[in-house]
This record gives sequence, C-alpha cells and structure tokens, in this order.
Amino acid sequence: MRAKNHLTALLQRHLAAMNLPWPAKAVIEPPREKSFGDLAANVALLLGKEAGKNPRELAEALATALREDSAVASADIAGPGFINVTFSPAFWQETVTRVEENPGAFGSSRVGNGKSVQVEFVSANPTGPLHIGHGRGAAVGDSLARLLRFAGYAVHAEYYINDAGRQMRLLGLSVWLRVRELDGRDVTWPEDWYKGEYIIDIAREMLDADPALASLPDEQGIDRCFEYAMNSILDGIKKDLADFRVSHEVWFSERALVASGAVEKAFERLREAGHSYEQDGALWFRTTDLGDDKDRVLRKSDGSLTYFASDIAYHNDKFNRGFDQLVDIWGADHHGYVPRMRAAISALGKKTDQFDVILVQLVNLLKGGEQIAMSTRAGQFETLADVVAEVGTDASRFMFLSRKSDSHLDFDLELVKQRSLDNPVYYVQYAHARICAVLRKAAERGISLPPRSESRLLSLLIENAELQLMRQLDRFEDVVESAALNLAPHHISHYLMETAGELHSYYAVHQVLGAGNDELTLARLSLLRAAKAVLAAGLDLLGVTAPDSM
RNA sequence: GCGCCGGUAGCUCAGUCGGAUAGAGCAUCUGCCUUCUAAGCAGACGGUCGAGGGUUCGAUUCCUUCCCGGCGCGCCA
Repeated sequence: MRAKNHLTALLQRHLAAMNLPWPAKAVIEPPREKSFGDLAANVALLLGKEAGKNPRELAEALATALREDSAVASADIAGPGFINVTFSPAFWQETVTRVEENPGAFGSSRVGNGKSVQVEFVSANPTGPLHIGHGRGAAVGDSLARLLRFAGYAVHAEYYINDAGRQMRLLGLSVWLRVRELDGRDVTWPEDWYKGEYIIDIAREMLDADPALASLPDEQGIDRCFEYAMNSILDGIKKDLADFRVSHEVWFSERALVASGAVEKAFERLREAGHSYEQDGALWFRTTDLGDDKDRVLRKSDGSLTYFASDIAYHNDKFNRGFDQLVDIWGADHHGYVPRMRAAISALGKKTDQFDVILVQLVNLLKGGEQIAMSTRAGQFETLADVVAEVGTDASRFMFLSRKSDSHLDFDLELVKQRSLDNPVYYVQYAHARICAVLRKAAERGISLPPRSESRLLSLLIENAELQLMRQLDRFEDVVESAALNLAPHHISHYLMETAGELHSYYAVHQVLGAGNDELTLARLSLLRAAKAVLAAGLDLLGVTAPDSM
C-alpha cells in the first residue's frame, strides 16, 4: 500500500511537471505472478494518444524521473507502457517500523470514512437449528462486519427474526401435535409440518413441565407451543452462533415491527408516492415500474400481510435508524427476490446503491466424497453445531471464507477434519505458531526485543526472502481496502495463504536465532514479530484464532 | 420459456471494473529433518481459461450466439 501510494504520488508529480494529465488507465501493483521474479512493483500506464506524446519517449522520461527518487532502486522499461520499479531495501524495511507503530491496527484503513453500514445476516427462521448452509452465511456476514470495521466503517450487525409468519404457526402446530401424541392421544398430521427430532424434544420438555398441557384447547395449546418452541430454538441458535464466534448487535423481531405499525406506515409511503394499487381485493406494489418483472402483493385478499410487506417495512426502519448503507446476506436461492427489494428501496426514496445483497451459494455437504442431504422440514440435516463439534470453528470458518461466496462450496467433513493442505487453515495458523515458537525461544535465551526497531538494525534485512516478506506485509492495507470495497472477505484468506507461504519459505532458508550475529538475530526477530502481527490481524478478520503453538 | 449464478491444470479453487509468459493447494514424481515446530521447504509434471463470433495495440476479463451444471420464476417465507 505504501509502495502503491508512493509510486502514485511520484508519477502524479512527474506527470504534472511535464504538464500531462493523469492517464485514463494506470495500474500500479506488485506483479501477480511469481514468474516475474521479485519485482517490487509494476506500473502500467496507458499514455500516448491522449497525451499527444510518443509513448516510448514518455515512458523513458518517466522512468528516468522515477530513478531520481531515493526510495526507488530501479525503474526499467519492460514493454509497451510498462515500467518495472523496484524499491530500495530501506523502503521495505520501514514496513516493519510501521507495523511496530501500532501492531493491532496495521492494515486498518479509513476508506469507510465512518460511514454507517448495517449488515444483516443469518436471519434464519427460528423453526429449527442452524444447518451448515446457515453457517456459511454466518461466517461471511460476521467476517464482513469485522472487515468493514477494520476498514473504517461504523458497522452494525443484525439478525432479523421472522417470528410473524405462517412457518411459525406451523412450528407451533407441529410441537402441539407432538405434545398430544406423547400424551397418548390420536393425532392427524397435516401436510406440511416439522418432523425433526428436536420437535419431539421440545414437546417432551413442555409436557414434563406441565403434564396438563395436552388437555388445553387447540388454539391455546398451539400458542403456548409456538411461544415456547420459538424461544427454545432461538436460544439454541444464539448459542450455536456464539460457539461459531459470530455476533449480532441486535436481534430484530418481525412481530414487534408489525405490532409497531411500521408496515402500515411503509404502505402509506408507497401509496403517497403512487407505487401501490388495489386489485382483486389485494394491495399491490407496482414494482414493474422499478425494474422488477411483475408486480407484487403486499396485503393478500384475506387481509394478511406478505413476507415482502414486512420486509419493506423492515428496510425502511433500517434507513430510519440512520444507516447510510445496507448489506443483506441471503442464500443464493433467494436471488429472485433481489429485484423487488431493490424496487422497494428506490420506492422508499433511497438510491439503489445504498443497498447491497451478497448471495451465498449453497453448501454441498459431503462425508468422504458422499453427499449428505439437508432439509429442515424432513428433519434430516447436519446442524452447524454438529459440524463445529466435529471439525472445529477455525477450520469451518476458514473453509467457508476461502471461496467467493457466490460459488458453490463442497464442504467435505473428512477433508476439513484433515490436517493437510486440503485444509489451509493449518498452513496459516502454523506460520503464526512457528513465529511464536521462535519469539518464545528468543525470550528464553534472554534476548530482549525493544518495541521499536532501529533502522540501523533493520537495514541488515537484505535477503531476497526478507524483502519479499516485507513487501507482502506492505500489501496488507491494500488487500483490506479492496476486500472491504468489494465486500469480499475471501480476499483476506487468500492473502493470508500467500503471506504464510512467504513466511514458511523464509523460515526454511534463514535461521533467526542461529543467524550467527546478534544484531541480525534482532533484526530478523523484528521482522517475524511484524509478520506475526499481520497474520494475527488477518486471521482475526476471518474470526479464526491465531494459536501460539500447534 | 424467462431470469440469476457458475464452467479456469486429473481434483478443489483463486485471478475477471482489459494488460507482460494465466496462479495456488491436492494428486503424481525428485530432493531436503544432528540446527528456531517437516502441519514445513525446494523442484518437476500438468492449461485450446466450456465453444464460436465480435470490439482493439492487447480479451480468461467487455459484447453476442450457443452448449453444460445449479438455482429462481406464489395473494409461500
């Protein structure tokens, strides 16, 4: 990042001195491929036509100017429009110093500029325990929240509880029927009901507490069961999420929202803006005017609300609470819902770019290559809690966050359990643990490492592997920023893999404690400490622990 | 039928607001532990970036037409 900023500033200055505009296209980044060796940075400028100059002459002139900068070690023309730039070792060594200035905050950014963002995720109906698919959404949402905070946004994480709809009544009914069944009565099962074992558990719990329960009239019984079951399941969800290191600031109840009259208020807004109309006894929202492919019902002809209706009110409420930006994380099977929600956002008078949806693809749960089916209603699924118990929070989270969210993910329990590179979380954690081991040994030998390193010592870090590692650490800020702007936490896991790779390469070739020179040992310890800080910060963004030993 | 998301090495996937010779891990093969953690390192092998056409100095990336896979198209949530 510093490298990038430094180069950008240099180029801007030189171009201005030559009375030329900043080019329409400028790429300044470390070369992506290792095949380009240890180049520090790569500059591609598309100058020429618009500048009215001979591109080659211009590149030559810029390269010459760049060479005059004290931080630049070399600047060479590497093809049409390309200048390869390497920085001096001293330039990279300062990266260590910059990490030391504030180890926990290195890499954090102010791009967010304090903008308030609400991230809504998981929001699973409390009709059953969370399964593995919810786990992916939870990991993505929680990590995104951490990432955005780190990038300077004011983030608010929220869980929307759909406790008002038909599914919830069905839950109450399912428990109620189980209660009656357990009490030895004849029961007729409806078509759609929750068949999971957990329903029986809840029913038994209720019956144990109140043996007279089963003789209540249906209406009352269902209400009691619904209330109890929902709270019980919600408690379970909260516990599962806590174990998965996921936190929400607010658990927002749909029922409370509806009771507050917010839905009617939202309707009024739509009506005033001319977006709604009555037809066939129902209230419609003309979403087709706003990019949807058909109009949507808000209030059904039987007088009840659609899910969409309260969702509009909910999003309206979010904006009313003052958030500048909303990010919703949904299962990819809800993608058809996006256009109508966008329509609602603009009908509420907001810009559609104030609303982002991250679609999280389904998780293919496998065990040794064989697929495991999941269905809440049929009662057969692998719960998040089971998976976490089996493979651990770290491994699961890293797996979920190692792929971009809109692509399918094979989650093989056997593979994730393995401590191999099929499961890269260990590769990264191992790098951290290795550094800790060296730092520990150093302390045992009485070596004391001052909190700030002198540049005189750092100047001893001139090995290629050292410069590459420092360059990699320098990139962290840039990665955080682009991951935040693209709402893509998986960039962090890839960055961590690369960083761990650089560390392992360095570690294998160069001795730290056995460097044979006390000053060199100190300098290398400083570098390792900086790398440790970056690894720990990156892992924390993923919600994965950074162990001191493994 | 319409729409959304995918198709990149044998496998699992990065990279995609146009940039150099398309990367990583796994698998296979070859080396490396008397030295700070071998859960590691170094190297080899492996590609018509689904297919065709277009846009331009340049396309895995943008446009277009197909093919394949997943999902969605309720007065369900």
